[in-house]
Amino acid sequence: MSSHVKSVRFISGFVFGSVFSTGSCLVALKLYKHEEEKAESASSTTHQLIERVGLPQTGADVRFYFNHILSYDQTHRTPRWVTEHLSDQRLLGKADRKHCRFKPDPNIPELFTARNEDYLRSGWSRGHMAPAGDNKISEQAMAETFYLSNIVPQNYENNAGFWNRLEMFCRDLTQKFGDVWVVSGPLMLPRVDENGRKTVSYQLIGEDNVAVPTHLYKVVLVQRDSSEDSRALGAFVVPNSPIGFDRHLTEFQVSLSDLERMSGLTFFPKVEKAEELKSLCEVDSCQLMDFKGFTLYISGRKVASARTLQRLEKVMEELRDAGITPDDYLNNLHLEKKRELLEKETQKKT
DNA sequence: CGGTGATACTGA
DNA sequence: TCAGTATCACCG
Repeated sequence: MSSHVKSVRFISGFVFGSVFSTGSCLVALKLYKHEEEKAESASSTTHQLIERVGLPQTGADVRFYFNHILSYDQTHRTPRWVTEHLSDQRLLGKADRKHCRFKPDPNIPELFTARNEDYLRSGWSRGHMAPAGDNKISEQAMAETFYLSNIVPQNYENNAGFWNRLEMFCRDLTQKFGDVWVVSGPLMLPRVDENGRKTVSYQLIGEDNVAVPTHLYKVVLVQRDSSEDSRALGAFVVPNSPIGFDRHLTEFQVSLSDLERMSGLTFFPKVEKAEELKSLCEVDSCQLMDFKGFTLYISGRKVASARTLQRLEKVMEELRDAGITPDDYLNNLHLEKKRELLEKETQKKT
């Protein structure tokens, strides 16, 4: 840095010398010194500004948690980006979201943090960027994903549906690729009116004016083995609204540079020529769970967490009503749970 | 898996 | 007594 400054000074000195070469060298020297003094006094006042009052802060500092890293947006009261590294081993564990609660991030100044009241009855759900389901390895890691610094206002159906399946897809990628790196965050995209004018418009919720994103993005970088040639990348932009099972993930794929333009962010800066990497959806089907598979999976979770026989049978009945025949896995789960609950009831009576 | 909300409990 | 927290039932 100092060498750069020196070279700039040398050039300016050289220019001065040339211009005034017909005159006296002393004049040129004096002018040069004058410029230098000016520069020096300017840098001294700016230095003083920094020292005595300081520069404005954005609060965009990188924040580190057990299993995710984020940069917070103090204007929107949401993260601007959240990044995480997934691997098959790190996805294992017993941490349970039932023991977690959404809460303001204690590390963020109160003036800029979102609170649960902002989301309550707002019409928007609290959507994780780093998903809780990626953090079963540690109670602490999972608890930290419930900090509102990791949350954006998200459409209920989108959160429980398409975005949920996208997160499952990312977890599944660890079975096929050793390493999966993900960056997620909100977007405020402009709408274009009939005159071609672009306007950004988004809702604010609660007393803290938490910004509701128009879209969410997810960038997924995978690497199959130790060779960097085995890398592939996918960038996706998803509207913050319900998305049905008829839509394919590739419909929401964008180029990395397009997403970088939209978000103002540079993703994976240490990956050279990230833009030229193979597309994730060329080395993978990029197929999210279909309706049947998803419903079976959800039913499995409900069966596993059923506390009464009545509840258990209702889950199975609803599945039948949806026209889905339980597979062997679910049938076994059902029978096992039934036995467990029956035993619990007979024990209670005695 | 992703969520909400009602109610019971608990401690100053 | 009241606010914060834990537990439970329920929905997609």
